[in-house]
Amino acid sequence: MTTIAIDSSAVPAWDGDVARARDVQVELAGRVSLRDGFDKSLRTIAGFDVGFEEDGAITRAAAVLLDARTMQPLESHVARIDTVMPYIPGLLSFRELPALLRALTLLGTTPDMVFVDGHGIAHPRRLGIAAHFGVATGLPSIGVAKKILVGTASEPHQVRGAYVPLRHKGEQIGWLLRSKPKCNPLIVSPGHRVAMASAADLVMRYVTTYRLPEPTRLADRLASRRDAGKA
DNA sequence: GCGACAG
DNA sequence: ATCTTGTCGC
Repeated sequence: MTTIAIDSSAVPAWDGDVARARDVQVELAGRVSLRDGFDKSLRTIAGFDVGFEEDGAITRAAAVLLDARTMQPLESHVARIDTVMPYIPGLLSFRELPALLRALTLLGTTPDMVFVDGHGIAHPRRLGIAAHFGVATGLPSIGVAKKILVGTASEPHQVRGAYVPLRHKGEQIGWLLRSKPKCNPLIVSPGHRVAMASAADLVMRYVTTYRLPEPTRLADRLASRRDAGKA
């Protein structure tokens, strides 16, 4: 088990107050660092994603630790908890973060960089689940989403690795990255301790022949119950 | 007021 | 996210 200090104050219990939750997001967004604050020579990275069981009553979070050099999975874990609240656009992290943090504690090694399925700062109040995850754990994080929540962008070229900025209210909040030709682009945004200029490159480093980068792709497979097994 | 809306 | 087989296109 890792001994990562999770900031409980950054993960308030859901009390049904939407307006209040949004205020909390604005405050937590103020703690996000958009400068590279990680070891240049990454040793281990991790992917996180969430799925549901029992008609949504159970939230299932998957955490996969990989060797940053070989991209080979070193550990895979699944955490199940009772679902805490329904899905509300813009408040995704309040619903899924508790399970993700539980999965994080199952890792035997603290990852140097975390990739979360969802947005980083590409969010109405700049606190998508990846950013929230970073602030709550202090770990460098990046958001890898499949669809835009807010903002507009042009179409990135069809070549693998092409990317264009995603903007919202006059500022850049992320990138549209063509990880694979003829596939819809990924929406990549910094979570915490990662610079905008580094985000797309960091994700592309772990893309092989699939649309999703290995960390998120493997976690996705574990989170959705269509998994073949372990090792 | 009318849509849009990560997973 | 989830319910679900085959099928069209590269």
